Amino acid sequence: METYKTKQRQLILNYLIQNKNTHITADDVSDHLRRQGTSVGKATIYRYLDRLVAQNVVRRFSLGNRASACYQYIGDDQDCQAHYHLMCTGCGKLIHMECSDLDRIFCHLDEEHSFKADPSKTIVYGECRECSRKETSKV
Amino acid sequence: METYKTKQRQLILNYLIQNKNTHITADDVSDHLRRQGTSVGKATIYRYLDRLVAQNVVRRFSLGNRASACYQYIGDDQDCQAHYHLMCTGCGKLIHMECSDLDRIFCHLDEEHSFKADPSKTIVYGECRECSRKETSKV
DNA sequence: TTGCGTGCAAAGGTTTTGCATGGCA
DNA sequence: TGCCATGCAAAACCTTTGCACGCAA
Repeated sequence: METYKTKQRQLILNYLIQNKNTHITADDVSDHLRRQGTSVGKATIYRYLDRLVAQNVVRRFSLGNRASACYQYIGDDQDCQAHYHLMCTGCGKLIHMECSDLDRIFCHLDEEHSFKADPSKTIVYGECRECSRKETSKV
Repeated sequence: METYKTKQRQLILNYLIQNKNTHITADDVSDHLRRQGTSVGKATIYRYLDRLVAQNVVRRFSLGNRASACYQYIGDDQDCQAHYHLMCTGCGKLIHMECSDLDRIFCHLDEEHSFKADPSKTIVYGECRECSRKETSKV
């Protein structure tokens, strides 16, 4: 099975790389390309995203809620494996965080509890600063 | 808003309790009840599961893959609020764990990152000892 | 009797698939 | 030229919703 280089794939990959700091959905890609005047069929987007996930170039994850799947470019950069996600149950904001203390905890789980935690699949739920402030003043 | 006790809800809850060691999908519930000759409408199953999740009796989560949402009974067991949950993506086992190091991490998130993490809503995904052993020997 | 719960069918949204056509190598 | 990739539309899925009827309290 070979792989061809096409205009559509270039466009999709570019957008993923531009947004390597966030998650985007298949729809985001579709919308962006349409607005840019370079529409690509949804089926193509899904098919290519699948392929990129299989190649470990892109990460796929579904957030806890009912929304659609998100994708994020990680490239071959192994460091990118190491960031964590906090989701605010108040406002729904997703916070991306790098934190060596969390790194340490995940190692701890492995060493002391024999559990290989996978940060890319884990989301810590809670309340962000703004929401817990609101909450407090309300009560 | 009151809550009625109905035959359907009994059946659903029973099945959840029987399977408290794994996660099951809405479809699993539906299939089981149909095979048992006590079919319950899918809409009812979804509606009741939602309610149980809101009541913190059942936990809902979507695994990284494309499958449908999973549910697992956790009961009114208040202890469950105070400990952490690890879910094995290999075998689906839910591991309940107490760990002061994790306590510390959650405090750290609060103090250093102003994020009030909620252990009762958070599930750490990864691979348990048995599954990662299998994984290693396979490769 | 009151109003919540149920079932059915339809709607909603995301993702996949079949098939003819287009385009890279 | 030989395949792989694309686009469209339809299908497949999972989940939610509207509505009339049933049933617990």
